[in-house]
Amino acid sequence: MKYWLFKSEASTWSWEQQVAKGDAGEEWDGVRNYQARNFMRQMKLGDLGFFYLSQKEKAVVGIVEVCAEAHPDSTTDDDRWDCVDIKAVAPMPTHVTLAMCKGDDRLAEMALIKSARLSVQPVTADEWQIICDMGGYSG
DNA sequence: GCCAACGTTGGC
DNA sequence: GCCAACGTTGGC
Repeated sequence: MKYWLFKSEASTWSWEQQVAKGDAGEEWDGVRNYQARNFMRQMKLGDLGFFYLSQKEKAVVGIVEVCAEAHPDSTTDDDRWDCVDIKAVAPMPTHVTLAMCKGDDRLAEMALIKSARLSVQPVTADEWQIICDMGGYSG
């Protein structure tokens, strides 16, 4: 099982909208970046991810799970672009902000910090645990 | 609102 | 295949 981070802007796709989709989940569509797409192609059913909001919140606000593996992005006819479906699992009890991550030396190598613009990122098991601890999420 | 970082495009 | 120009993202 692997861990990931999905980045969104609240004005485009909020955590509330994600939760409203329930267990059926929703396509993580609109990604037009090869690196991000390649990560989505590696995802397996049951993989977990952080739901991160850029811009205003700049924080991990929830936990999501991959509920459909990579398939064509329905928002384009361009067959280069695939996406997965994700569903909300639980809110992060305490939002883990970017500042909190930057303040922890153990997270210095995180893609979130080193590759700020990448919209879908891998998260190591160690990073996952550290952030869950900071957010008060125990699975 | 600014600007640095970075991915993409297009001319050669 | 290189690289300059350009557009977009996202933190501040």
